[in-house]
Amino acid sequence: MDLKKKRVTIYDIARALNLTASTVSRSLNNNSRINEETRKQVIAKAREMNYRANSLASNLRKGKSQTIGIVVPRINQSFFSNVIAGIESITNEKNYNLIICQSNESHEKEIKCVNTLINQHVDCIVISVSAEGDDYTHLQNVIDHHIRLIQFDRVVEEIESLKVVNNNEQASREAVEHLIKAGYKRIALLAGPQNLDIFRDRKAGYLKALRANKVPVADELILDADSNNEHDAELIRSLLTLPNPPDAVFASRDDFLALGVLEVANDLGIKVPEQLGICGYSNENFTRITTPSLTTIDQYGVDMGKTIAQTYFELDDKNDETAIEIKTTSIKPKLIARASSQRK
Amino acid sequence: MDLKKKRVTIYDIARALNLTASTVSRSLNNNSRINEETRKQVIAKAREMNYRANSLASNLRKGKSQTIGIVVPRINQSFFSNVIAGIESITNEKNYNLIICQSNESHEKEIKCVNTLINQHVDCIVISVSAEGDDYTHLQNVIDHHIRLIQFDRVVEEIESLKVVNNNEQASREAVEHLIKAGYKRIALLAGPQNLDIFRDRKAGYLKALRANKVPVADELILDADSNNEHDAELIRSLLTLPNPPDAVFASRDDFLALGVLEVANDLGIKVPEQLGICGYSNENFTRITTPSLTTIDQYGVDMGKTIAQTYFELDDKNDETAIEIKTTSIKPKLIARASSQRK
DNA sequence: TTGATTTGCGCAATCGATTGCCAAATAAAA
DNA sequence: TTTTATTTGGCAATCGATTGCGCAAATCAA
Repeated sequence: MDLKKKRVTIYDIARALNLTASTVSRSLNNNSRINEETRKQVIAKAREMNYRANSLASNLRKGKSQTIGIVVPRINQSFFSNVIAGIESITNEKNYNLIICQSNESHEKEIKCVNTLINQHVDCIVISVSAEGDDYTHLQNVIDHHIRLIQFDRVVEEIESLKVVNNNEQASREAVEHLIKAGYKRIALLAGPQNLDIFRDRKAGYLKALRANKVPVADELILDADSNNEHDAELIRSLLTLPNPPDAVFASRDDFLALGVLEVANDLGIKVPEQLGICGYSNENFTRITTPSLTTIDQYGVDMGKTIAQTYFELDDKNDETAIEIKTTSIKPKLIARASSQRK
Repeated sequence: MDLKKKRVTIYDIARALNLTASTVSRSLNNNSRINEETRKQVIAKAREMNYRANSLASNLRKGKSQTIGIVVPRINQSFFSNVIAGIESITNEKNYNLIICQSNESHEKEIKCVNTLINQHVDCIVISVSAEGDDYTHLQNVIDHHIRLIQFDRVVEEIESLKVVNNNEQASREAVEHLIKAGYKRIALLAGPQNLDIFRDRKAGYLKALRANKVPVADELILDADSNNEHDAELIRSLLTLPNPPDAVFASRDDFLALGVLEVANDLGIKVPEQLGICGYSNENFTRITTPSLTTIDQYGVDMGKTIAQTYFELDDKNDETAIEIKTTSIKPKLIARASSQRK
């Protein structure tokens, strides 16, 4: 009675209507020259039989998948989930599918994700690289396999691809100048892993701000944090317990680091913002609600996502194979000044 | 010079080695009976030619894709991203791929996601339904297309599938009893959309706790919040400004709602926890760091994800087609008692 | 009425990998 | 030496949808 091990195919529909698969296919894709009457019958029958197109077959034949793959370090960081939401808002209209992967900041996992996406024949790979690793042949591979590559936020300069980035240097400079204006004199920098250029740029912005304002640069106030949060507490503690401690910290890696600073300061009985100013990075939703609320930098993740998707579709429209596009789009982040950096 | 419009296939490798595609395929899948020497040559040549398997073709032929599709309301809610992380930790080892989709709490989008996944021939769909909507034929469709369905957290009872849930009722009951023990007398309930059974269960737990402890139930203290946060503030304000206001609130929808309560209370000059106790739900990471920190309930998202994946693989091992598995696994959430519910 | 178009749909190849079955070649057993 | 196994690898069909080509009928133009 129930032999439905197999799914309904266009052949089944064709058989039921005494047509061929060609006609069914053409009817369903409502293009080509098919009699309107026939088309209606096919569509009705397809619905009746609960037909579902097999995208595997279709994509195999067409050589494209209407699918974009996204690789991010962590989907639960608000910046990345915002970017994804931004991309989605555009791709939804165009009926593109999204495959989301997370590398968990692991280079190995990142490579695995990228390879999977290549094998799946996605039309485009959107990636923000993990903090680990310095070999990027997997990215070159994407290009070699004629899959469009769009890097965002954490980009690898050497790889020639479309890039959508924040102007990290300028934002950082503004953040530090904000601290200076608030009256802080010894401003420390907690930097992110320096193999990523976003973190190098932020450091550069910090240095420029100090120099431009004739604030002396103190090497002992510049520390690199690694990409996971495990050692944050020690690092922060070592900074805040210096003989001559800083009176402000720019936690340029991210807000989680800034939060750590706040917690350690509380622990040590250091008053924020009176004795210590704090500025984080990325406007995580919790920054609004700590006590005191945290000054941070908003990266406009949603806008960035939209820009990424739009960039892809622009390219796709004029499928100008010849021109290798390596445009870089830069978005200016915005300083969100809150209580943690404003002395009363 | 550069004709590489096309990707390398097993046929290209076969040609280069004077073999057939069959042999190449078998070598690459290192099973079957192929001479070790031949296999090595094939693998070497494949690497040399930068060959990538076409999963579309492979999956089409095999009729399965080693892929699991996940549909959640929002990937950036910590509970859901934890579940995803949990699933990933298991599927990674097994070399399964994950396709993550978010419904944004929209029923329509959810249907679209599910259909896409069906068309992609994923082996399994893991879903937590959106708050909107009450028609679930799209879920029945999954089953009808012989794709394994696993519902979690927010499940639809009528749909016969595997289910992995939290014991919401018990956890809620414990939370409310905790509030009672802390000395709160008029405990309000801010419930989630009552078309979802998780929210009904939480309400049931609340009521049971009150009755078991002989605390009178006051209808004006029970309000339903909808799924997006937009109207939270008004709702909360209306609650806290009642002639006879509550002295505690169980924000059972989620921690964002609890946070809202905290903010409105601050605004109205109501002291937490002295004048008002608060308990949220889901242990968002910010709950630890508000002032005061928020009492909440941890749902063990990561464990839940692991359970989901394990459930799938167990089923997959004994591919017992005949038995329709409709087991429900229940996980007990844990009350995290923090400052917001403990009077000094 | 005849030739030229247009319309509607079928034929068959194709996308790339997998796999049941079969055929050599070689080894082992009789 | 013949028979039987075993190993290795080729042949060809298959998964389901798409599409260039072509043919026949219908429509139009002359």
